Amino acid sequence: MFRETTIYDIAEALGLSAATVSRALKDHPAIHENTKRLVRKKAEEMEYRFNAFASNLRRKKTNTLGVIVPRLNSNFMSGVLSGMERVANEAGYNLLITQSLESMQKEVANALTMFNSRVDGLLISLAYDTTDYSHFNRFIERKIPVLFFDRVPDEAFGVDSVVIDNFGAGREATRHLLENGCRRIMHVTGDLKRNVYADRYQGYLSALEEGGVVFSDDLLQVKDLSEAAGAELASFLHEEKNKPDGIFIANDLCAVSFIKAFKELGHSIPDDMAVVGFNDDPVSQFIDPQLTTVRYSGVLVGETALNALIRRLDHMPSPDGPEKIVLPYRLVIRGSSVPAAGRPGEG
Amino acid sequence: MFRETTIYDIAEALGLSAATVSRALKDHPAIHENTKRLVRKKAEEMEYRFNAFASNLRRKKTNTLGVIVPRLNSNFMSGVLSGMERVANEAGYNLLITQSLESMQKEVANALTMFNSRVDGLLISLAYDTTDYSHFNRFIERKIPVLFFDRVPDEAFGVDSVVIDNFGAGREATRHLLENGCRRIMHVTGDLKRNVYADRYQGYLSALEEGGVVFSDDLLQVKDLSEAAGAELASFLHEEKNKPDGIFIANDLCAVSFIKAFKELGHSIPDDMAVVGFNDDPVSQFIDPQLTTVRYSGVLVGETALNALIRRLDHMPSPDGPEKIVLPYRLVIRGSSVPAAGRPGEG
DNA sequence: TTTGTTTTTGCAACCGATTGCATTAAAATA
DNA sequence: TATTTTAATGCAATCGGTTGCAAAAACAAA
Repeated sequence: MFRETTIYDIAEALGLSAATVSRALKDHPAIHENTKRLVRKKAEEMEYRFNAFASNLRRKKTNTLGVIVPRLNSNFMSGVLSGMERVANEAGYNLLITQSLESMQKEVANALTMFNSRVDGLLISLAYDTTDYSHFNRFIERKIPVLFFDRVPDEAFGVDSVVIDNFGAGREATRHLLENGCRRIMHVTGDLKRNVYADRYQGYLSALEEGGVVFSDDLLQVKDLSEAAGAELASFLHEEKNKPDGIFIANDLCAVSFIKAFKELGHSIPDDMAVVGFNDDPVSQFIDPQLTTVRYSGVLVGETALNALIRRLDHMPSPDGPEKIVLPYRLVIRGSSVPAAGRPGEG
Repeated sequence: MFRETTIYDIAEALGLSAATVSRALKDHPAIHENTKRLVRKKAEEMEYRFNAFASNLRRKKTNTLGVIVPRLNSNFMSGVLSGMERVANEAGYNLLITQSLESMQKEVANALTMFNSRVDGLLISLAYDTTDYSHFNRFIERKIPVLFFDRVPDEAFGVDSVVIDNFGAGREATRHLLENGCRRIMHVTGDLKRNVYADRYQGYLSALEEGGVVFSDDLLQVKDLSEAAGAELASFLHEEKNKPDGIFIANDLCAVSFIKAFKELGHSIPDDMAVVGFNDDPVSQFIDPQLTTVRYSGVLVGETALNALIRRLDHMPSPDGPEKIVLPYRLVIRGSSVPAAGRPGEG
């Protein structure tokens, strides 16, 4: 029967002890260079394969990081994971990835799995309906670093986080509509319990205020931001007498779906209504007119989050309180908000 | 200092042996029901947490499956992973996910990582330029099940695989163009070394032949199927005298990019040229006209692949040769291939 | 009560790398 | 040459479940 080579086999073959072999393979300073060379050569020769379990068991470290995301299948999230995977791979960490499918219940279960898998650290973007964060307490109690990204808990929860400047982005998107002559600007967004939506909304309000435009409740529409929601919105606004002249939708898919449906109902974009989305999904470039939207890099979010977590692993607990990293965004102006004439070229 | 509860602690607390506790927790039939109940209760009480490493070390199993994909950030692939994750999670497996970034070199490195992580099984979709499969040999030698999905090696390599019926899909797409009056049909595809492209191409040829249309080399365009490639194709065909009247592009992104650019050059779709894509990415519904394309479910591919791998884990080596599972596709007919008048509603 | 069965439980040896401490070998100093 | 210092290596316990086999306990049959 086939048997894997162990450090004992190498030790025996070289007339050394397992301890020396172990140290040699880990480049321990107390081992002579010649010995290291010998050990490495023999290890190769004998097709030695490191046994992570034995090591994990002994060291009580797993070299594995857990990731919980709401869904794997979104453009943004696949970018995030791509970025995380690259950094993790380079740093010698493995990634254990699960999805909560936007359900807090599943998120709790996933957190437990991660806990039992003894991940060295945890990265989370919260599910749509997560209101309580106690399922992360056991990590915090055990001093396992936890970092939230994109969809993060209230500031009060006091954890490390990586987000984009949703407030700034919401404000700039709204300012842009104001600058292009819109006076009655609707905002369509998701559950305001989630920071990403709350912050964009606050940015929107801030821009309205600085533009001297009065906000009224009927300008805020809280939806699920699905494709269907965009279509519904179109028929709703089609019936509406007092239509907005601009609309800021917190998600591209919903925005393009709205544009498509609203056009089909005989309206013109951007002349009848200017539209700004959020995400810069590929689809935003193929709708006609192309969608003005907020671009932010999923890959960058992923890379940044993972790097931040690795730094924290080395400095636990945090010497100076939770770290909050805010990443930049960029408003990409396209035809859905500006008539062809007055539009700058896309950069 | 904090110390985790072990089965020894539970054993001591109950005046039992660790062996009994271990068996009780795993619901071993030789253990009395009452004892099991007691053990479970005490385990809960003492906040016992199973140590997978100790278990893995002893059992030489990891309960982890490796996944290597070309890129994480594509619509199809995120669906695949989503499906895999769900099934794996339910079956008690963890997923170790890496991306080759379309490079064989990285794919080899990833395979080695998986090997050293001692995954119980491996799922791969090949990188664009993988020509040699020897990096999977060490798995096969060690009887670690390997399953390919979507982008698979030549049949000759003799491994389990999960694919969609690319041949059938290519044939049906081409038939559809023929039925709608196209006589000169171009095919734009990727590297023909990859089965997905080779099979679609064969399907295309088969449909041409059965339709009595002669194929000529200039009708085949091998590209990288990027967004840029679509735009280039548009300007190329714009200049071309003897234009095709239909075009079957093996990827949606490239197809919509082509449509957009070709329209901007003053041509009309589908009247001047009918277009069929492949994938049914979200973008295909938002281009105007909407894109006729081949829909196949990434989620289903992922679920099927993972289920097949789990079955193989239980029956290794395969009792009756490699298994090849072919999943269905569906041609979704939209405006890019059929003028509005003669088009059925979308189902 | 004795013997034979069947259930339950325990013993103890794994699995393989790590690491504090002791020891030996080598080099430097007296 | 003897002694101290420094560099290399080894010893042996440890991490925590698992499992073949033996032993004990419980039960049934004679």
